[in-house]
Amino acid sequence: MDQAGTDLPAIPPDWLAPPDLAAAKAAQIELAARVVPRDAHPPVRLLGGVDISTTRFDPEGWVHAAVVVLDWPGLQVVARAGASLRASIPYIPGYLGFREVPALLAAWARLEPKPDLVMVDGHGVAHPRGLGIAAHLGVVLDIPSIGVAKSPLVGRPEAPLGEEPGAVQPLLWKGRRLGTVLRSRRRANPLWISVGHRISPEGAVEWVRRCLTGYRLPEPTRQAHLAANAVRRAALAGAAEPEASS
DNA sequence: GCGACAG
DNA sequence: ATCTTGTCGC
Repeated sequence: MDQAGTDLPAIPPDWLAPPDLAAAKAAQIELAARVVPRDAHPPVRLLGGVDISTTRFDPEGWVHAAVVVLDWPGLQVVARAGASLRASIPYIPGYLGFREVPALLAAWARLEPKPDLVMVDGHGVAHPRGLGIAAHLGVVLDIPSIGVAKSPLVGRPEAPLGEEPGAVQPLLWKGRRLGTVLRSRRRANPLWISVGHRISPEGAVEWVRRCLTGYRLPEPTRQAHLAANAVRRAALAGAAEPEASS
């Protein structure tokens, strides 16, 4: 078996590193068809969070990825893993997965134990072709995932979002519901939540709410962001001073 | 044709 | 995404 508990065909190399945007678009459509928007995940004992960090004007295009594991319901970090790879493409709205997934896969391979459900910094199916990075990563690894974005890509709240923490509004796009907009904290911009893979729309929102600890971002994604920054700093320090360990 | 546009 | 410390306001 080449994927974690799957009997689906393997992911063709061209789907991970398409030769051009037209091929990338076709790959997204194929991968999006594999998204399972239902609660098809094991009991959650360990939650995961993933994020990437980059350097402002880095001509080399390095992508520093981090994956963290938190226990549930404690929400304490119990494991972290990171990896730095050069991006194959620049940031292009709608094609984030092709830029960040490779580095995330490298970090994922080093992670132990593996979490039961992962929260990704970015959209799930709330994407033009239904394959935001959370769905992309989820399908490629065939793992349960949730998209937790900090700003919209497509669509808008059905109605003005309430100011109170916990307020929600359906995320609508072209007459379809793609996810939920959630006010996670007072006076903070909302979170854009959508299904990644192997989770229901309701489950996605419920898990994010359960992981809120007073900050704007749910703990898994918040910790992943901190971890990704640490990976970047470590990589920069390592590049400046080749060997420096005793 | 024009504007929008995750990280 | 990232540049950047303190600071003003709820």
